[in-house]
Amino acid sequence: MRESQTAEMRPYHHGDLRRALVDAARRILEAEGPTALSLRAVAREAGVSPAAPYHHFKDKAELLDAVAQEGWEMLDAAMGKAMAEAEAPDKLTAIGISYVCFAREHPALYRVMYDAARDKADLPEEMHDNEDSPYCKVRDTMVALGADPGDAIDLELATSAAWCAAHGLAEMAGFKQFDHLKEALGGETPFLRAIFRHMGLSPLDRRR
Amino acid sequence: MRESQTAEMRPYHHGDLRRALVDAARRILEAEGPTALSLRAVAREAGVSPAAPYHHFKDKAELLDAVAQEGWEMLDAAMGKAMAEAEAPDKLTAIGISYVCFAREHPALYRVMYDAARDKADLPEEMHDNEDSPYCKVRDTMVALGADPGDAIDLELATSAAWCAAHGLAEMAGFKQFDHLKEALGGETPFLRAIFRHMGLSPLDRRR
DNA sequence: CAAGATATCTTTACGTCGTCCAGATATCGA
DNA sequence: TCGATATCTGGACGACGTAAAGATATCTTG
Repeated sequence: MRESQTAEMRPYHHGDLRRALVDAARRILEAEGPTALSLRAVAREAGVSPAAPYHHFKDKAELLDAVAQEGWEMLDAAMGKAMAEAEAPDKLTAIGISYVCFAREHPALYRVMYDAARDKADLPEEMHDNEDSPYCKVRDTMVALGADPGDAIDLELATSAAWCAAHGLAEMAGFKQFDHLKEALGGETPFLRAIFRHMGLSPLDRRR
Repeated sequence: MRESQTAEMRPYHHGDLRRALVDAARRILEAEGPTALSLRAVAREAGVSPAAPYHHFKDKAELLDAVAQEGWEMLDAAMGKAMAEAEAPDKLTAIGISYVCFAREHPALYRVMYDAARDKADLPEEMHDNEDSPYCKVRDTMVALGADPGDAIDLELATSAAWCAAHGLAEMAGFKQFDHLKEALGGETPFLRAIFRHMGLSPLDRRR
């Protein structure tokens, strides 16, 4: 429970500047958006000189990577909570909604996460490749709900399709063009649920 | 048929600098990516001073808006071509594939397009609101393929879902994580087709 | 056609940014 | 204890977005 850092009373070397920098970056991101997130602003917010971050991160991109990683962990937690709480018939939709809601509640952070991933054309393995990653958990949920685990390719396609659908929805749900649909359906969550119903989220819902 | 601009022989006022700036921006975008796209670099490429663009655009964002708008027009054309050529059973999938292929062939431009749109939370109306916009044409195609035009909300949901699906796929198809699926399915286009099959692109494919 | 009004472009300048380097200072290992 | 090492500061460099003032070409109007 470290208390806030007003650059007052810096005892020795600051303790854990790396931690403080990531926190500062997150604070700036939520308060002022991605355009205000400069390395110098982060250093300023943490109460150190503009060059100090370079002893903890190779460059700005590496700092953003650290911020993004915390974002992925938060997203993992949000999806895990939804997986634990949701019940069978709408389980996959509930997971998808938890995904989109996270992105909508932390738009700047979500943007940093995907910008970093896209630059490397690589999703973090704790999200996609690890055995307990959200990707694998969604895939296993699909099997638990009746998807055929024999056709491995098809199962991966279904999981990937669900992920792409959630991402696309997360990025587009904020556009004005959907306002009247949200209103007609009685709020953002019903809107998301209705859209997901058109996206074949569950293989159980699929034709053929 | 204006020949290339090597800053040589500038007759009077340059003729049409606005046009030249947008072209220069597009050239930089395709050759060096979005990070290299600075206002100064655009001016340099067009052979004018760093301040010259300010007589044609309020600021950098407005230049990017102009670039983005040309991108939307190109996307419109690509989708229109697919709509004209594709035949009934896979028509919607073919349109979706044309969308994703455009994004994959012009990744930097596609990024500029959506960055600009997201900043305003507004899709360009020539894409979504106009009567002959791709959105409306996709919607009408759905009706032509058998969707119920009576349930207006549901029809809009289906169209929006298709759009979100295409966008999500466009943004994610480049990730390494999908390489083995593309390989297993014999290329990028079969991969896209297979994924779309899981995304309920057409209301005709839908359950219930 | 002359001459002022206007549009276009250049020059210069300011503040901010990412990053590097040389020094200062604090911690740690022998 | 003292040298090695890690951490932080200060100052500097070039690139950026943008504004202001001056130059130059076109347009308008008499």
